[in-house]
Amino acid sequence: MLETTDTKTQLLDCADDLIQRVGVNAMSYNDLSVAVGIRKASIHYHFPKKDDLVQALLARCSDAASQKYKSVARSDASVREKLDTLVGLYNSTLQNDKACSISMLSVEYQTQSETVKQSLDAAIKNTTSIYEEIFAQGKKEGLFAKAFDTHNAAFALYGFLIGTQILTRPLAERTIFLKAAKSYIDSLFR
Amino acid sequence: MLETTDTKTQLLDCADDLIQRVGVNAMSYNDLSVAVGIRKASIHYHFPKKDDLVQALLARCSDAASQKYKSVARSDASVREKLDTLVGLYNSTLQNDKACSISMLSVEYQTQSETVKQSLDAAIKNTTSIYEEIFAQGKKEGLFAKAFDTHNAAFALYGFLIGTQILTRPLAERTIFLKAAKSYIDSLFR
DNA sequence: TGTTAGAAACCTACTAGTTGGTAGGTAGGG
DNA sequence: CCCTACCTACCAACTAGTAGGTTTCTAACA
Repeated sequence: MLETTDTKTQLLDCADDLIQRVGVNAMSYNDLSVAVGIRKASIHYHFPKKDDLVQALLARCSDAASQKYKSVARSDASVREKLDTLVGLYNSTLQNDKACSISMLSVEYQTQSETVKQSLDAAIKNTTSIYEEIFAQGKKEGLFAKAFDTHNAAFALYGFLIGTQILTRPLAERTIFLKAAKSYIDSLFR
Repeated sequence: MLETTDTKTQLLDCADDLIQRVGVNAMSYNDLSVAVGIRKASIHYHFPKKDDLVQALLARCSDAASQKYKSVARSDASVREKLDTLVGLYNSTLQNDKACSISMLSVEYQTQSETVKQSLDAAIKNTTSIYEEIFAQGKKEGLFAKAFDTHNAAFALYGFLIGTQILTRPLAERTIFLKAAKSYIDSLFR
């Protein structure tokens, strides 16, 4: 029982990595089998259908993201620091040639099963509501220049982060992400 | 010589539509053949390789977008009106269950040919520079709350637009796009 | 004007490779 | 002994792409 990591987790790890790089539709069970070092058919033992894999992956990454974002939003840091930390998280995945799994799946939304679609909807709403906590704090502390609705502001930030991430990936000059983020966040404060 | 639309254009139209809905990798020559009403093999007459199709499509939509955005940026409207018009453009494609072709292609960037990659890079830079014109005008007129770099601000806006578009598509409640956009744009002005 | 050469735009019929998925067998540990 | 976790060996469906035949429009020409 001294296994490094159990196969199911390895599969999810590799699938997640592949999806963040090329998307769900470009990731095949064959790619996965090579990455994990297991025969293609054996993956079906753990995840009978590809949809099962995607569902499990989405559930896992949704939970992980939720936890990560909550720990940022509910820390004792300042609003500015919290937003900067969030930007840092997106920047590090970007610098690894990846993009947020949820945004990758959102793009390929129409090709997914009904279950995955619903989970995606929930995941987006969940993340938005966590980001909203940060804006609620900032609003309470009177830090912002405009009296915006916190929900709209949170969704706007979320969209901004995944959007600039997606647009930056094709560019050679990747420092633009952090610069744009600074520009965006600066404009929020009074 | 009273053809409605020539086949090559029809192919590009349908391919564009499909890509905006499901992405490049989920769009097949078979899907296209059904949509256009031509046999699958005949598509190869117009576009020998799928990559040829994507290249032609990207070139066309890049030009079209460039022209459209320029006409917005160089009109005699106010900065606020220009930004709102831009938001309106993205909103209308969103309400048709679509997303900007360039952002769809950017997500599937890693699976594309070197030529397409370069064109994408160019297209993103081009759009950014057009948006920058609007910010330059606003800066000159002293409309903004913060003294940001116009290039960073333009890229931020671009990322915001495609990002919120992607995030809104999976949601049933699609009015959030316009609300988030208003929230963002409001925060830019003094 | 009628004939014909040719090319443009399609077609049928095929290929090789890849996809997700299945059937059924096997090694090894509790 | 049986269950977990793999394996080999398949399959049908689909992928992009090719070969080669047919129609049809056009342009040249006697």
